[in-house]
Amino acid sequence: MHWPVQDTREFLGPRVRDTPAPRPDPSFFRRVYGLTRRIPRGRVTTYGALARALGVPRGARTVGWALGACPEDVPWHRVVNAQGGISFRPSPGFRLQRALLRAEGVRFNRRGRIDLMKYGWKAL
DNA sequence: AGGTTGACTGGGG
DNA sequence: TCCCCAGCCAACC
Repeated sequence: MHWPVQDTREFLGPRVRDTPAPRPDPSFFRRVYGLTRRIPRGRVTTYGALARALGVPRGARTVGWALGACPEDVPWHRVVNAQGGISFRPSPGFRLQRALLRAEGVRFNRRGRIDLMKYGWKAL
């Protein structure tokens, strides 16, 4: 589990006060990548769930934006919308995501939705 | 410093 | 169930 550490002083003690910027919190984007990398093969999670797990309950859109610029090793395809669907409009990206998920054994129903009760992954 | 921009969401009609 | 709309949030100009 990742926590947004608002005040590192709580852990580092008072002398931190005059220390420049003790280990600046990872940017929100990086935290999104870190958590996304932990989604197991064949499972998915949602933009909103990631945002909540990162302590930003309404940050779903930001998560989507972050994934749009993610590094190679981030399994971005394992993140879908709250309805269990792919958020891309019909496009190469849409088909790529669907193909990658299918390759991992994730099934889509008639309406192109994934059963989140079955494939959904909850951040530890 | 402040407006813009999304791979979002939940609620209402 | 489908569509529309108004919040929302952080990185980028």
